[in-house]
Amino acid sequence: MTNSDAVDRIIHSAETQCLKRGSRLSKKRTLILRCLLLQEKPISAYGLIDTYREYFGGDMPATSVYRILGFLQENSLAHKLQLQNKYIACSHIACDHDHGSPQFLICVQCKAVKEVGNNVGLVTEMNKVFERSEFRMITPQVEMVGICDKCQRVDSG
Amino acid sequence: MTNSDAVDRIIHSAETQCLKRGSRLSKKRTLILRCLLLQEKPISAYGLIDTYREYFGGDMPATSVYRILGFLQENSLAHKLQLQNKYIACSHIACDHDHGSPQFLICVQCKAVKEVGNNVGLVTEMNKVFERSEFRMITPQVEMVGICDKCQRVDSG
DNA sequence: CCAAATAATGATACACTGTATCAAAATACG
DNA sequence: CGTATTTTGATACAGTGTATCATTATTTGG
Repeated sequence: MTNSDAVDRIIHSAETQCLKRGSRLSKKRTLILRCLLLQEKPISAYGLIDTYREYFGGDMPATSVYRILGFLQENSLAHKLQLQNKYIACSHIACDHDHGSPQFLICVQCKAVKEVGNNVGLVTEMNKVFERSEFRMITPQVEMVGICDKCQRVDSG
Repeated sequence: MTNSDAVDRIIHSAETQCLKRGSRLSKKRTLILRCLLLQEKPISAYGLIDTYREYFGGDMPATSVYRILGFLQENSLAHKLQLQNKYIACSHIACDHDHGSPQFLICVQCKAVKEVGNNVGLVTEMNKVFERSEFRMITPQVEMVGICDKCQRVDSG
């Protein structure tokens, strides 16, 4: 969840990036991105339809949502979490540095997701595993399941 | 793909393991496991229905397939590849040693999958990533996308 | 500015993945 | 053997995603 001012700033940054890339962040794409940014947790495509209706009124067809999610992913503005079939806004839109391939930690209990930067040590070890198996790594993108700080406390308390 | 004799041996080993665990590898469960073992690549649940019909004749309902897949996973005889919604037989059924959590390499092109053992260095680095983010690792199970040896050659040649 | 071309969105239909529920059959067990 | 438990089947349905074609916006060249 990002507060409204911050969302505006991120949207603006996203527009700039799209301009630079020669792609267009249309009105509808902006609204879906806004829906994503306002979530605390990953959300499904159909969840986005509901959220869109709540925030902005009107129905967005599923096909449009999927297309827009595709666009956002191509432009590194959103990611799909394959382990959950859900989507989140990229947490680095407003960062000016290039942040490489996304790596995610997923809480098995509350489903919270944390996008972490490229961890050099991890990437190195992933590379080794690939090489030992005669595979070649093409992206260090990875999703790892664990349990978050908050849920750990609740469980043990 | 495993040849028929080897499959028989693996099935026997699976029966032994189930016995040890107090679970039952019923006839139908055996047949689905056999279908999995005869595949070269991961297969979808509905793909298994077709395969089952080809090999053994008769229709197995989807509900049964999913239930049996659940059983096989609980008993570490099969794994679900979350990135593809497909299933494979565990490649270590006939090994007597405990092989820990599965780690998979997936070829982005031909979709071949290699199950690799627990790589100590990788697990260590995963642990570090979790700790830095105040998550706790609960399983080093992970799926990593790359490109296999064969597809590399084809691409470059 | 207008018209044609391009891009984006909508509508409809459908395929694939998976689950819930209850009924029937098979197996275990006293 | 008969009852209890486990396993499987049948039916219905929810969730995820794509294909196709129509419609609406937007850009671009004259």
